[in-house]
Amino acid sequence: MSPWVRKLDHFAPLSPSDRLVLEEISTGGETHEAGILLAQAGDALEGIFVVVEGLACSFKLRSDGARQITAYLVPGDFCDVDVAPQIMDHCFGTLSACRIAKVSRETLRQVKQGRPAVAEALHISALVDEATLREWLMNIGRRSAEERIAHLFCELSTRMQAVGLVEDNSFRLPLTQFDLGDTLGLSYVHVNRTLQVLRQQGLIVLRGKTLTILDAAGLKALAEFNPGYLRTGARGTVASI
Amino acid sequence: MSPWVRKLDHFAPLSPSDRLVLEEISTGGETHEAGILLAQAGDALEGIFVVVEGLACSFKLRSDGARQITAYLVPGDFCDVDVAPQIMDHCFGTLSACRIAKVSRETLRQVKQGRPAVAEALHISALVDEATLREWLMNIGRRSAEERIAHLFCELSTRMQAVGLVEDNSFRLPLTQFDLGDTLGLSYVHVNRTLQVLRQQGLIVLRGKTLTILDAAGLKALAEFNPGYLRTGARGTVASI
DNA sequence: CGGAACGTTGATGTATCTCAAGTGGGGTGG
DNA sequence: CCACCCCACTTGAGATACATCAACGTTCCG
Repeated sequence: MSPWVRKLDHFAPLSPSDRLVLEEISTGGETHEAGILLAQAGDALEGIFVVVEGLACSFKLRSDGARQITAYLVPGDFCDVDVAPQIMDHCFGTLSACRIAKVSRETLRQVKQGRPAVAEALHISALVDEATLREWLMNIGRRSAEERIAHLFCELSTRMQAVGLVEDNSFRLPLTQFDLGDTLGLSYVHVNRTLQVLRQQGLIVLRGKTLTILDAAGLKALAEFNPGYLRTGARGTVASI
Repeated sequence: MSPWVRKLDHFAPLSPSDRLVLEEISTGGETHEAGILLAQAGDALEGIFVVVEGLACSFKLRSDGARQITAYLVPGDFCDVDVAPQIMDHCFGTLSACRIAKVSRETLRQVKQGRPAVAEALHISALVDEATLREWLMNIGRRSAEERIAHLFCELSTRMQAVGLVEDNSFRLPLTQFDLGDTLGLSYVHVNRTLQVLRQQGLIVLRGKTLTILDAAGLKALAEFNPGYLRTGARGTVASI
């Protein structure tokens, strides 16, 4: 099962034919190198981008070039737009080499219309994206550098686990420290130093674009991480404070 | 026309009967004092809260009591939940005295089903909320204290204007400096000092819970504010970078 | 082998925080 | 009508987390 179908099926139980149709409309996809801009602010998109492989992100830019990454897209995630005319307020691009499928607005509309379970799954997916934005806001606004990084790593670990990309507490994290800084509102130098602290505490190993979480409990505690907002657990699981 | 209907009608053109129905289901509402918690993380909500009068907010809390406000709700805005079981990942409460209408999930479902224009307007509203979250993330992550406050004031001014609550470049802003700090990821002391700088520059007057923007162009320039993401302009207006 | 991109380290600067002590205004009770 | 109180606002001094600048190390790849 592709990560996209797997994710949506988790949000709302899909029928075999739902799954088949979703697989069909998202097969193939183009491969892109790292650092490619796929859509930028001001564009009017004609569909959605589904990330099949790799890591993508959406971000905003300031006039001086400063970048704020506003979301990571791991396999199964998509950059959603299905209102015409949707005007992008942010940019979308790849962080690593990616395979990305495009689903046209019209195809999506038809599938949603005929398949309520798919429509609901897409809707929940949007709610999760929004909850994630709130969590990131909290992260940048009210946590220290150490806590921010810890929280981000907990989130990514949970999301990667949900699509089966974690092995031995490790997963590929094809980000530069520069990218992490632009995600967390920190300078890359400070990211570097803070990563060293996390390593010294025996919480993580980050080498060669692979992140290993040595002490998941410790990392969660440091970040006050509660995965409820991601809805990767059992359906309807309560997101407690 | 109530602010809610006014706002939705702007997002998608509603028929007279659409408007009538929306007015009906959101009439009345209860009044609440400032600082009331209406829903908290973990709750399973049964509908949506529509703010008719006053200023409300959603926020998240840390275990040490630190608060991050994640959204302001001005008249016409609503705290949306229409998936069962929706589990709140954040809290919702009043900042000033408010009048707030509750619309049940079932009522909303029926209206959306029979009235596609309403459904589309609600959808666009959700997209705007998400774009606003991204903008706030950018604000906290990549702007200085001065720029953050300026940007927030520009946004609020635009939103208040859209619902007709701005007169002579002034509107009620029933926030404490403490609230502003919790919104912008700043301490209230620093908010205080930064406000003084903005006043000295002749950009704003903020006295007695009323904000007057003296130099809108200057404030916008300082904040690099572009109102496109709010979609308060002509329908389909391009949100350029 | 050379270069580019990324990571690391040190020194220094500064935006912002924290603590602590006022000040001011708007209600309330006497 | 005054005294008081509470809450928000203001101000100062000192601490610190993080940014910036600049150099150097490392890895990878052509």
